[in-house]
Order: sequence, then structure tokens, then C-alpha cells
Amino acid sequence: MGIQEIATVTGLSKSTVSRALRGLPSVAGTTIDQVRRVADELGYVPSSAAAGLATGRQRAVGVVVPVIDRWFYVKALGGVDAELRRAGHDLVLYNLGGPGGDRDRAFRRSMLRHRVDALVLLSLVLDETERAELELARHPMIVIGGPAPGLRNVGVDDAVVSHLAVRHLVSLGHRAVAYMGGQDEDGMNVAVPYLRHDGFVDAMASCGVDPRPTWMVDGRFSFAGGVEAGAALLADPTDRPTAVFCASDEMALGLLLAASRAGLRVPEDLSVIGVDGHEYGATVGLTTIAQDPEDQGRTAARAVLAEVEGLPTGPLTPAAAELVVRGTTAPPR
Amino acid sequence: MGIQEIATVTGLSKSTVSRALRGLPSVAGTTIDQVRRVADELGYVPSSAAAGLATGRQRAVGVVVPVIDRWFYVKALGGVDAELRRAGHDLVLYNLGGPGGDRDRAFRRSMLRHRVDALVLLSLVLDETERAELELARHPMIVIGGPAPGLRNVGVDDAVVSHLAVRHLVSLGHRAVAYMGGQDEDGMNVAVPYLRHDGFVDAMASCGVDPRPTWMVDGRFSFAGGVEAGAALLADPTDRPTAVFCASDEMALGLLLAASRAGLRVPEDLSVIGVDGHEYGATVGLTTIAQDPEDQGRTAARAVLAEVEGLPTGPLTPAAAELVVRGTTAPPR
DNA sequence: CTGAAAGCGCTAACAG
DNA sequence: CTGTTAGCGCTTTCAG
Repeated sequence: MGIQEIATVTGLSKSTVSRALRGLPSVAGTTIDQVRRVADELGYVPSSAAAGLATGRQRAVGVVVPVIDRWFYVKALGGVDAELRRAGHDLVLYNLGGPGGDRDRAFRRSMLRHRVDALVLLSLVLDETERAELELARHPMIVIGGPAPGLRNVGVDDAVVSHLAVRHLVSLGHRAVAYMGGQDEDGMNVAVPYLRHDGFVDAMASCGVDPRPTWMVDGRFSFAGGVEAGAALLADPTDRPTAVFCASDEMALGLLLAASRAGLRVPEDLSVIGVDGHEYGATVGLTTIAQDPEDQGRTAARAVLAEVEGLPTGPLTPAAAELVVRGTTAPPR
Repeated sequence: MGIQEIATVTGLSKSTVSRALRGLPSVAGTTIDQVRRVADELGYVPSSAAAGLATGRQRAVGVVVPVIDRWFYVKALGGVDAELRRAGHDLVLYNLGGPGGDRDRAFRRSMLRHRVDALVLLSLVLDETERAELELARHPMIVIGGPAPGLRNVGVDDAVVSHLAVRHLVSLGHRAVAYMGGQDEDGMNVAVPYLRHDGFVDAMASCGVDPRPTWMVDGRFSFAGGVEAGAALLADPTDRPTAVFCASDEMALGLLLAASRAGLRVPEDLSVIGVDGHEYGATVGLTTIAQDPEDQGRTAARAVLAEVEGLPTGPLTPAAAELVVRGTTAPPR
């Protein structure tokens, strides 16, 4: 059943078996082979709980996402996972499940159980209480996406993202540029939407263009939202922007559909630029500010794992965000 | 630090504290309150490893996915998660990470550690060795998606799915109907692609129509793949199908783009039907055979949790698949 | 290179 | 309703 069985069968001690199973260098090669063979024959399955209790290390890290079904989160999750796997750690998923998710309970009931050695928070900003509670667990934490007070974070600089997009549009000659963003995701307290929004306003100002309040629309960071907000934005032929900066590719894709429904050609009648580097965008030729969430996930995992090992925690360099010009942006007519 | 501290501070015994913390009915209400208060003051954080070791239950279930970034898997994962959370269990994600994922190592190194009480496999078919290994852990397992030999599964009946789609097309008057599917996902050993393919052939036969081999194309179950395969399929104006059944909405979306690039109008020149009920499809008006992966996830989680509790394991009813007629299908001209 | 003994922090009978 | 006594299965000093 356990390590003990192997010990009695091989005539070795529990300790030696334990060491052999872990391949410690202080064990004779022959012993290791023998132990492994017997373990296999016996169908031995290690108990991570016992190991965890003895060492204080669970070899697992938690990943907290506000919702699971968003492109960025899925990609970042994949990156974190890849790196954890490489390091032999498991990934415990904490999905706050959006607005209805009973965030508080999820926090204390699950994350506060020492099941994981560290936490990767996706785009979350914690409030005071939450921070205090998580402090109790005393494990390393890191944030992917928007900066969070008091925590290290990896992610693009959202102000830069907005500036890149606006500058591209303005340099093409656009002045009538609209912004499609989204509010905080219903109390999920995510910083990115605000940062991109403010970045847009800033960038416009620095280009000497005044953003029009009626051209700042809410696409809810989703495809469907982009279609709706886009339809509204493009409804009045006498008062249309010549370009739109969408704070996510999913919204931009929606806007593209709305534009075609409105009989507008892109980029001739309307320029569209998104943010992300979504695969769909690539295949439809969407100009975008691309980022690599998978890589951000890997970086975050590596950093937090290093912190678990007690290595010094250096500052993290912001992730790359790069203007990818494709077919949806052009000079206005 | 642990439960002991609380015991000494309150003057109670470890056992009483343990019971109070778990709110067992055999503890005085006042005691419970007191213990909880002291626990809070002390910043007590329970150790799931210790609890798990003592009880043999980890209060966690593993979810194994072939890859993470697919609509179906993400939705199903969300469903599993929701149900687990409700039951107070954590979710450990095992991502095989596609073809390059070193499936074997992932299996034995992680899943075989008793970190979880049960396993939910997404669309995976295990080979003999894998089954044997997982048997060792002796925990309940269930599959979502295609049936797997020797395991219970929840999911739609893929033969029915194909029949529904084909019958819809044929009843509209189509005879020249093509199929867009995909092969096994590069050694990930997933059953669904084959089932839908065979279902299509069957359904065509039962409708008295011969499927054309050159009209059975591979869209790799992705948007980009759908665009490519669609372009090829529609390339020759003298030899085009009048309708296409796509084994997933993502491919259907791609095909829609390919059709518009080829100058075809949908549904006038070409009818398209997909499978899934993807949100994007809904907003572009894609006719589809809709299913509810989230619900399938919840069902699977519930079933496997019940099995963990030792409840009798009844058979599972197949998940619902429903024809949703929207704007992309119509009679051929 | 291997063994003996002492826990890791909690739960679970079994008594009161 | 509460306390006592054993472990759960592994890792880790400390000695050989």
C-alpha cells in the first residue's frame, strides 16, 4: 500500500525506500533500481498529502481567474500550466466564476488551505480584506495583467498599448477616432479596462486630438458586445468616426461584423485596430497590438516558483506589446 | 500555527477544536463561536494536506484535457468547476498540452499521486497502459465527450448529431452536401472526430445520398482550418457542394469567411451548418446542432462526486443536442 | 550508503 | 458535549 510495503519486500528501511524513490544521490544505484522495480510491481502510488505534510511543500500552485472563458485567460492559463508541468508542479484552478461567483467564499474556503505553494492571479485586483486574508497563507503571489498594489505583476504596459494604437491611427491621418472598451467586469475588479481607457484618452491628448464622449462605447470585451456597440456607434452616417480602437480583438471582430452589416468597407470606410493577437483576428487580417499571454503565463509561473524556492525576487520586465499592421487600418478617405 | 494553538488558547482539546472548525453538530454552539473567533484572531489557516492524510480524502478532483484552448473544453471545464466549487472541492487541471505534451510523463508523474479523489477526462480515450496505470489510483473516473471503453461518459450521441444535421440539409433539398471534420488531434486520441465523420456517412446513406470523397475535408477543428479547407472546397465553381456540414462551429465560422471570400452568398449559394452552439455562431446567425458543454461538465462532476461518496453509480443519459435553425441554411437554388 | 526514531497537522474511534 | 489516544504515509535529522 505505501512505502512501508516496499520496504518490507525489499528488506530495506522506509527511509532508504523514500530516498530511492526520489532518486537521491546518496543511494546506491542498484538499490534505486531494485526499489523502483518493486514499487512498480506492487503498483505503488505515492501520496502527495503525506509528502506535503512532511515537507510543507505541496508542489502545486493555484491560478485564480475572474472567469474562465476569455481568450486571454485561457492562453495565460496554458502558459502557466506548461511551466508548472516542466517544474513538476500541479495547477489548481480557482475560478471566481464572474459576478455571480460568490468571490468571498471562494477565497477563504479554498485558497486558504495551504493546498498550493503559491498563487498566480489573473488580472485581479484584491481589496484590502482579500489581501489580508491571502497574506495569512504567506505564499508568494504574482499578478498577470494590470498592476496590483503591493504585488509583482507581469503584463503589457496598457498605457503603451493604447498609445501604440492611437499613434498608428493618427499617423495614418485619422482624427475622428472612437474607442471601444468595457467597464469593470461586474464587480470582478479588473484593472486592465480602465488602464486602456485612460491610455486612450492620454494618447489622444498627446496627439492633439480631442476624444468625443459619444465615441467612447462599451463593447463588454466580448464579440457580441462588439457587434452591438459597433452597430450603435456606426448608426448615424452623418456622424461617424473614421477609425476605432478596440481594447480587445474579440470586440474588434464584433465591430468588423457590425461594419459590414452597416454597409461599410474596412479599411476604406472605417479603420479598426484591436488588442491581443487573437487567432481569429490573424486570419481575418485584423490590425492589432499583439501580446503573448502564454508567454506571460510562463514568466509568471517561473517567477513565482523561483520565489517558492527562496530565490531573490527581481523586478519583472513588462511584457512585449507590438503593433501588427494587417488589413483593417488605412488612411481615411 | 495549527489547530493546537487554538486548543491551548481556548483551553479546549485538539479534537474539539477540529470538530468545532468543521461545525460538527456534536459541538456546543458557544464553543463553535469561540473557536472560530480565536481561529480568526490567530490567523489560522487549515492544512489540506494534514486533513487529506488523516481522512484519505483530498477534496479535489482532477480534470484532464487534451489541450486547453478549445471552446468545448473551456466550457466543459467551467461546468465541472462550478459543480466542484458548490461541493467544496478544488479542481486540479491536467493539461496534456497537445501532441508535444509528453502525455505519458504527465500521466504518471502527476495524476498518480493521490492528489485528487476522482478524475474527469475530457474527450480522451485511454490506451491500455494508461487505463491500467490510472486503475492503480483506484479513484472514480468519468469521460466527457466521445464514449470510452470501460468508463462511464456524458456527452451527446455524435451519431445523432450528424444525423440531425444531414437530415436538416437533405430535407431542405440538398443532395450535394460536403463534410468538414478533422482527424485525430495529432495523437491525442480523441474519439469525437471519428464518430461525427462516421455518423455523417451513415446519415447520408440512410437518406439515400452518396457522400463524395472529395467533399470530405479536414478543417482541423479550428477557425483557421475552416477557412483553408473551405477555400479549397469552394475553389472550383463547376464542382461545388450546395451545403456543408461542419463538425464544429469554429470550422463553420471559418467556412463562412471562405465562402464570402469566394464571392458566395450564404445561404443563397451555400448552406452551412455547424455543431456546438458557439457564441460567435449565435451572433452571426449560424445554423447549428447546439449542445451544452457546461451542463455536461456539471453532470460529470456531480456523477463522479457521487461515486466518491460511495453512492450507487447509475447509467448516465446522453446529453441533449438540438437543431437550432438560424440564417445559414436554406433550400438550394 | 543505510537505519531508527521523531514528527508534519489533522481526524477518528473510544471513552467519559 | 468533550478529552485521550492513535495513527494517516511520508520525510528528515541523527547515528551508524
